[in-house]
Amino acid sequence: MTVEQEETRLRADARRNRDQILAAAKELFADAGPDVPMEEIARRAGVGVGTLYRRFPDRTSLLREIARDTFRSVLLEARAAEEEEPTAWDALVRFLRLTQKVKLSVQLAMLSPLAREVLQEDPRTREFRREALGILDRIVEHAQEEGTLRPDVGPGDVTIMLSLLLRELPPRSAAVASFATERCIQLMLDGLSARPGTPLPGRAVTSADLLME
Amino acid sequence: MTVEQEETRLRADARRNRDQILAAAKELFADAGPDVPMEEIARRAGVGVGTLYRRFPDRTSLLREIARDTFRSVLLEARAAEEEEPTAWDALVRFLRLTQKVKLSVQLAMLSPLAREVLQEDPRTREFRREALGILDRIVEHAQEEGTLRPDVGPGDVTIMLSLLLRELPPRSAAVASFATERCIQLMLDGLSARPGTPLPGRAVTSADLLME
Amino acid sequence: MTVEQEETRLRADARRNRDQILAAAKELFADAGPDVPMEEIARRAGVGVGTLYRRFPDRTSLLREIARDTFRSVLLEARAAEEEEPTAWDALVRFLRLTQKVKLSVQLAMLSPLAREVLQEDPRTREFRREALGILDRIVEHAQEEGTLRPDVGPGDVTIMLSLLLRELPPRSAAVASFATERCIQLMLDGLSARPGTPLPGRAVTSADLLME
Amino acid sequence: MTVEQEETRLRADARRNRDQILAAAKELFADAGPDVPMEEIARRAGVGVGTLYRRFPDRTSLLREIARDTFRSVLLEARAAEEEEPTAWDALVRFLRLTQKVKLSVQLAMLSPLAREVLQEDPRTREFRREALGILDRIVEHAQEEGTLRPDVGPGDVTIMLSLLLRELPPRSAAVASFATERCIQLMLDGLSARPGTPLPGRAVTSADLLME
DNA sequence: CATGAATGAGCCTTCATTCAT
DNA sequence: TATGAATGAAGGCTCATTCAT
Repeated sequence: MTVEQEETRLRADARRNRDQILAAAKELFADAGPDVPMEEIARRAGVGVGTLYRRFPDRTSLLREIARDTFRSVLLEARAAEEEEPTAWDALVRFLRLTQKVKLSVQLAMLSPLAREVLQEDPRTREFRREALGILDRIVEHAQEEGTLRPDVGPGDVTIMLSLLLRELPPRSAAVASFATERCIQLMLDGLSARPGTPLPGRAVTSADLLME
Repeated sequence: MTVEQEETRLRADARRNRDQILAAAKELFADAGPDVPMEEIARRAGVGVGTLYRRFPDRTSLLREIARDTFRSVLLEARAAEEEEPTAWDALVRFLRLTQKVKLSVQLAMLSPLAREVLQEDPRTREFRREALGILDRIVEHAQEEGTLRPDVGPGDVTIMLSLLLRELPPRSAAVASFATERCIQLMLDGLSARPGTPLPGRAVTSADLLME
Repeated sequence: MTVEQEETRLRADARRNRDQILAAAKELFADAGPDVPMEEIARRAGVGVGTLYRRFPDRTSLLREIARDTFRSVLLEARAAEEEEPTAWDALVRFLRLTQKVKLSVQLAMLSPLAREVLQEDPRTREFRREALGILDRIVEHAQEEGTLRPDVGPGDVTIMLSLLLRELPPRSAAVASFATERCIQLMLDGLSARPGTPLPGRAVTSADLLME
Repeated sequence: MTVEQEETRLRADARRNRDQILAAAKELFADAGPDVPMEEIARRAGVGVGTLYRRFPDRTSLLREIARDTFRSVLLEARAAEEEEPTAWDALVRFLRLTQKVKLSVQLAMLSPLAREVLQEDPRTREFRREALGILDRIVEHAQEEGTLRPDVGPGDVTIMLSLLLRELPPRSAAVASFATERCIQLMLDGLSARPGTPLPGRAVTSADLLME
């Protein structure tokens, strides 16, 4: 089963309910934290609690599915970035920008100890992340060959900066937030670009460093 | 009452209880999230729940006190950075590095919606933050006058990068963590430094943009 | 409609469903108590819950049908015992032994308050029981005329001992169980037999004493 | 710690609550089965659910404690019977009568699969039962030496009859129940007494046969 | 008709908070 | 004043029953 074709067989209405539940959960987890009453999620999804529990036997499995969704879409985008962008640097830029799309659900994922555990334990999520890191490895290598990415960083360094962008930024006003994030990304890219800069301490962080977890 | 001399008058043993409770709460909030049972906090602190409640009438007041502690120390450090560092750039670097000291408790503070609200509502916390932002304003201005900080960023931009550093980085081995953060900070500083870089979109983010909240 | 010809008209497959459901319910009630989820019963019977509910509108009607089944077969056996056995004592012995055949389903019947109520309320079950008691009345009377049953017991006394045998004996190895029950029955029969024994307190218990309920 | 002095240290009011809860649970388990809502038990005991749960962390522990209570009192009575009665036969009679005192709570114990499991698993309950069986072993041996108990029964046979008496008898009317049980016991005793009787099938059931479980 | 999805009432359990000791 | 027992509201979860497919 490939990434693209999961969870296909469900009666049409059941499928719809499932999607509504996931959407509701994402919103509410983001708004109200990982402890939102299941009942509230159900209500927002327009279904009864029973239905929610039929589809997701407990809070954990809901978190897990959201994590999968998120990492799945990251992976898909990563693949696209690698294939479609003309230069490795462009792919890297797209990779960093991608964070804004998935910000919401990953933010949640880091929140509660429960969620963190789910993230660590779920094999499919690990697999998605592993593959995405593999793609990043190649992009970083190519960008350094191109001479666009500073040679003293590793894919792990990039991933860390990227993961910082996954969190919600402080500015509350929507007007500010809209360009502040973009500026922040640009500042990071300037820091990463191959220009005379301050030498970095330690050694390049690799993907393996992050997977050791 | 100045920042330095709060909470002074308490009988010695009461004072000790209070400190133990705060320490226990910080640890547990960090380990187990902001929902740890009050009873567990009391147990870790070696007191009965009753005592805990005598000192902190509810969970909110516990969170509030931790938030104050955190921001108070940020402010103290910020003052020191401004006064002690030879250049504004050095002060800025110190400011960014400072994040690592307070990471833990601020991380908590962002976690739960309850905590977030406390952070917004508590006047003293707001005051600490406001004053710290004032200091940052001056540092940024001076660093730009020095020609060390790129001229197209504002204090808000710096604060945003700084706040990103406050979050926990993705979990990894302690060995890697020890230098990865430092590299990350350095990359950000390189992005912020006055060198030919990519023009930033939008306009400089100000302190006011962040205080609007 | 006589005892023998109930529930005859049903399409063959419907009939089969019905029987499978009853069989599944008996097994599960015995294994897991009277609270087994209806869904589990349906699963064991190999049908959907919907089908189960079509046949038995609620849990009560399922219990009721099992109770009827049980008492119907008790009654049939009682008639056979009275007709076929050469002496009233033999009929009595057979009556007592009969308990082992119906033990399982009656045990269930005594278990839950709900089941107990069903047992009391269902007119057909009551009718079966009443008729069985009538037969026992005659057997007891004849056995006393024969001089084989001690004269100071009544049909109610016999029924009580009989009903004790309906319960599951304390759990033990199958090997022991196989003869222990038989020994127990024999000891009871020796207690009931017309031999010099200890006078019994009170008065003989009648069938009417038991039907008062 | 001996049987007599368990569970002594509790604040006076806590102790009272505990006892009330146990009493309420016994009544309700008997009246309404082993599934009575915990809340109802709490209400009957005159405490809040929270208190109930503080004392008995789950339904299982409540069942367990009742089982212990029951078997503890059986053991105490068994000891007394052995010591105080002039003949072994008298001790045996007292043993059988004893069942009526503990009927209620043991009846419950056999009811639900959950309760049955508790009964099997709890080491203290097993210990009480084991010791009681040891006493019965001696009583049976002595009664056979006296020539009062028929020689072909074993302690296991006696235990089985005894355990039958632990269940609720069918007669609903209190008036009948009051002497019916006594008659039933007497009939059993007559079956057990050393008089010419029918030979029993199989072999004598021992205590070991029952403990094998 | 059979199926199994949806519903929601109800019970279990936890924990913030209060209060007697 | 410190303690920890008691309370009860609130959320998790299950399952009987209904109903759309």
